Amino acid sequence: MHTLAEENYLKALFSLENEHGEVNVNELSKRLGIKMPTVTSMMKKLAANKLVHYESYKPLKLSEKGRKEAALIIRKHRLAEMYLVEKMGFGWEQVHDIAEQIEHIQSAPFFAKMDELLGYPKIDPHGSPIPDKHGKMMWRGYNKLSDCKENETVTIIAVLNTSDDFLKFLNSKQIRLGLVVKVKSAEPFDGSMLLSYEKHPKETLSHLVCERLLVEKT
Amino acid sequence: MHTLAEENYLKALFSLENEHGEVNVNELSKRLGIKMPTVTSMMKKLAANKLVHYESYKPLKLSEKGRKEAALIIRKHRLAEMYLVEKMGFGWEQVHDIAEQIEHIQSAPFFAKMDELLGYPKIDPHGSPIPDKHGKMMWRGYNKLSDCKENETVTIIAVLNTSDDFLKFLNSKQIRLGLVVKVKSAEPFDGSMLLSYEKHPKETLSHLVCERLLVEKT
DNA sequence: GTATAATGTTAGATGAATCTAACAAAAAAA
DNA sequence: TTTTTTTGTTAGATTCATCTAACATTATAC
Repeated sequence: MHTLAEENYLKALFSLENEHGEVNVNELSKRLGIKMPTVTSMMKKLAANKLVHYESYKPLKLSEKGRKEAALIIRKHRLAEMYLVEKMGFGWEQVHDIAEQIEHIQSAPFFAKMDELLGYPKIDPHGSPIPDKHGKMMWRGYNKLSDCKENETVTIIAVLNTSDDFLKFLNSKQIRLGLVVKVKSAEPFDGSMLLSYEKHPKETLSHLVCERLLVEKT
Repeated sequence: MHTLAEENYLKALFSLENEHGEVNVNELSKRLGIKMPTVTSMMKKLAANKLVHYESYKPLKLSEKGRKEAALIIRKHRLAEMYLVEKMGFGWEQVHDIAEQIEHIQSAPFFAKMDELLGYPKIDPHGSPIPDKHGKMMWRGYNKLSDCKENETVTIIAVLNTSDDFLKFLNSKQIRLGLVVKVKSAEPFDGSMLLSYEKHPKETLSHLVCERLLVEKT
């Protein structure tokens, strides 16, 4: 169907659009680690296949078709991550790179079976929603921990970075999905927060970390 | 490490060498569905990487290094097939194409985990041996059913073709690994055989089929 | 509102894996 | 042993995804 390269561009475009609406060539180039001229020519190719709307010097935009294709690849990625964690016993910090490869497998029965064995999960091990078979994806109402006020008590429902380093750091602090934390104070100067949870009555997390933790009011 | 294309050449060379010793460019070309000139140039590339011994107009031969690499890819393929059948509930006729894709995944932990969850299997769902981590592969002492004599009773221990069509045909005759069959007669003219097993007192199989069933004396 | 910086495009090259057409060698047949 | 067939190689083209260098446009800063 699509080449590996095309799939990677679609996925990156989808993520960037979700993160901050408009996407430009430079951003996409940086995200993929591919030089801008290469990105431009791939955009023309994807536009010829009606997967993106492309006009010179204008922001990039996935077409409906492109968005659906992208969501279906992300569906495969997230199902794979969930399978690796739930059925094979991997930690949430180990699964990204493996899923990155599994997501390109072309076999509807393979992913249908994974979905079935997992009991049709709605979220992956990092709390991100798994798009459905039609490419529809729903985010829960969420906030960043960094936007919470003092004395709020919230539940961590997702993490916005699936890199091995970040997740290992969370592991070392016993931070996981479902954890209930109380904001004891938020430092206006550097955005760091003092939190209290379980056996950690006084744990300070940097702004960079708090920004990547999505929470729900408890 | 290696490209997808290189891996496919190595695997095909390995299989052809196991099937009938010497391999030539024409055979490899047909096996892969790739034209001869392309095969020649890839042989030069693999030779430059010390994976095959190549000399113009001479038979092709894997080097020790090449044979090991190939065996490790086949190991991944067969572990994947076993996993798909044993842990995911696929039929033996459904797994070839999926495993063909999984075998190219680069992740030692992924295959180590599969191996562990399967209890370190020695054969795949079609009875073929799974090479060990060092690329060593052992075939059991076997014979083709087509070489058996009248009145012999044998156990089917492997099938030499993993195509969906062939395996569906075997399913329709209730033929599977471990089945004990008695040769009632062998037709010298066309090599077909009359067999008796379980609820099939008189089942005739063509030479083409009998040749692809490996058996062990019971 | 011009100068500078950032972003984006065009043109042309490269390497991988493929092809076809033409030629060469080896094997088989006559 | 000469001819024919099969097999293998060389040369050169094509497509894909990438690059660098040069140029163009848009946005930012002074």
